[in-house]
Amino acid sequence: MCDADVSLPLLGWYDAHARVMPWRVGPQERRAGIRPDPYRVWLSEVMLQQTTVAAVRDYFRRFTARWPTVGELAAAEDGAVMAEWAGLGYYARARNLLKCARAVVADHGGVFPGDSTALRSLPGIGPYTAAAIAAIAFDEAATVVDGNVERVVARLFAVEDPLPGAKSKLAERAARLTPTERPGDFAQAMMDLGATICTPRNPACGICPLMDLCRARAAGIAPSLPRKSAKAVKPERQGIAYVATRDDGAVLLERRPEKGLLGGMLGWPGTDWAEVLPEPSPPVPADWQEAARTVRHTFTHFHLTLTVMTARVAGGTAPGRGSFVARGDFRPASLPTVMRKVHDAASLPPSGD
DNA sequence: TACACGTGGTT
DNA sequence: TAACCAAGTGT
Repeated sequence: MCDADVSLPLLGWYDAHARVMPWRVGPQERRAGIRPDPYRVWLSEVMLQQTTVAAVRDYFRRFTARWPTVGELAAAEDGAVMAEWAGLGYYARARNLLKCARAVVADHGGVFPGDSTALRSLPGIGPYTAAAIAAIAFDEAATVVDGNVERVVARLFAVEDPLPGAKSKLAERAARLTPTERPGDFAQAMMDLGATICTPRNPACGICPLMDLCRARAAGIAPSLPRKSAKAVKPERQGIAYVATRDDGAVLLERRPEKGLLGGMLGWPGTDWAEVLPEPSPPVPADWQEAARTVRHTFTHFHLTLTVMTARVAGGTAPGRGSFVARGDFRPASLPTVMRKVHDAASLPPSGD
């Protein structure tokens, strides 16, 4: 199997079925000479890391409306960017987004570097994102390998070695298929194919443009590929979150440390999250009441149960941790999801007793 | 190499 | 419903 065998039918399919996305220049426009804006390609690709298209759409629109250029994003305040990213997850992406924008302005004259090697050296841009920007925005014949491409290639070549060990083998196979013509459309076509036809479960092999080339389909094993090594069971952790509301409606929040879970995001003061429930440590002396509901949340690598404590505190109270945010300056949507759940649990009427 | 790092939709 | 899954990167 060589590149023309795959790219011709794949690009033909893409010309007819390319998904429409706010950041994408479709195949017709692309033929007419319209070039995608590297800033928008970069922003969308970072947002799409481990994240679905449906989840990204509105975030992309809000970011580009508020910061239309990389220069404007670079000049934004950290807290504004983190608040706008809230709910999208993997918050290191937002921290690196700002670092990258500022590096583009400081080191590259406000213009994204035009090749994958230089892109790769920027914060938050790894092998996938560098190849994607280079191929889509700059027509570089870079090989774009994401989870979709791994799945499509594993099936095309009937690679039965399990992931993640098979990653390098799959990347080599993908490189063989990458054409020098329309590499950006090829990359997007592979990802669209993986998202809509060559899906993880119940792939639609009967309408696949590559059905005649697919060795896994020939062998009847397409749905079982790619194989994956068994994953570890998620441990349980517990903690306490404290929601203090001042008489004037201000709420007590604190900025989390830059590194680690939810780094750089606002959250409610609380205990650590551990397998054994930590000792209470309220951020301010008050008559703390346990909320009627606990909060359940699952992160990538553990399950969490939070006990929510609430209290009213008098004006003028000086907190031991965090700072009060005025009611008018506070939006639950600017919190990471687990913290928004705490807010929702604390806002319920107290348990009847 | 292996693990940390979010979230919401699907099965 | 618990598990799986999504356009990965940094350490």
